[in-house]
Amino acid sequence: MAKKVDKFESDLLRGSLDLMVLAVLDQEDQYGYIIQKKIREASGEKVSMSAGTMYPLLHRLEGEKLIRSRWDDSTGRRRKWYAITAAGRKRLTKQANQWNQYVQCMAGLMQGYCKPIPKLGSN
Amino acid sequence: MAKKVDKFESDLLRGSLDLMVLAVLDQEDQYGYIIQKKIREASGEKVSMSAGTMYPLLHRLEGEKLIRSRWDDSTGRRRKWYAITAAGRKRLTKQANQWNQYVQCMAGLMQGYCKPIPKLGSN
DNA sequence: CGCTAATGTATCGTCGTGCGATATATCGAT
DNA sequence: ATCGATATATCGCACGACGATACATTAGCG
Repeated sequence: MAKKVDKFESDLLRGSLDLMVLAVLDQEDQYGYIIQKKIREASGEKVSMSAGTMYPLLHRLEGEKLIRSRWDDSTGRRRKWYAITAAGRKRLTKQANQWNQYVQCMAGLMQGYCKPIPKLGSN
Repeated sequence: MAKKVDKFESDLLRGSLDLMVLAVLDQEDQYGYIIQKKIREASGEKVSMSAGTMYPLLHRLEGEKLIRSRWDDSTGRRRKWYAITAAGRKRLTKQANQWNQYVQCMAGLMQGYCKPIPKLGSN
């Protein structure tokens, strides 16, 4: 039987899924299905957004002008490519910063329950 | 004019407020108003749960048998003291572990956007 | 050829929870 | 007396993650 990996609780994801998507799109333009896949794989299957999460999220980000889309019908498969905007990059930086602050804040509050975190590449 | 500290977005808090409350109660028994205050102060005013968040949260945790309560009417002020249960400690450990994993996972996904985190006291 | 699985996007209703508003009561300070 | 701090409680709203469902195309397989 295949090893089943526990997913993170959905409440944990709230407020950081946007961040992940923006980060993926900051690297290169992509379409929804691949973004979803990339995040799932990069997280070791622990963050696997359903389509019902992914697409509304993309629509929301587009509504906020943080990303913009373009249909590609040149292949048989209908694909909607997304690209991050200047506003999106700005937001990404801001949110990432906010996230870092929150992590540090939690670490302080949790004292003995937060184990030391391995060093990560700098900004 | 007083320096106004930006609070963390409420979506960021989802899934970790429970954790904070359990951590506070793991240190010593407390009542709601103080728990709220402790978290607010320890976070540098950046996590200030409203009463409308705090009390339902405590009731929920009690419903899950993670904490238990006792009224104290000996003073003029009606106070409901909470204590963490064995199940609560178990949950605390589990959730804290989950949180740490999530932070590391995010760090991996975010690559260049997560700055190195200062070393924290070990478990 | 027919079947199934993977690819690809979309929307709907449900559920949980953080929040502001509101209510109520006591106490100390002015 | 009046006001702010202390102390708990509940209500309705907003918002997003989720499973279910729908639909279309393509590839692989027997």
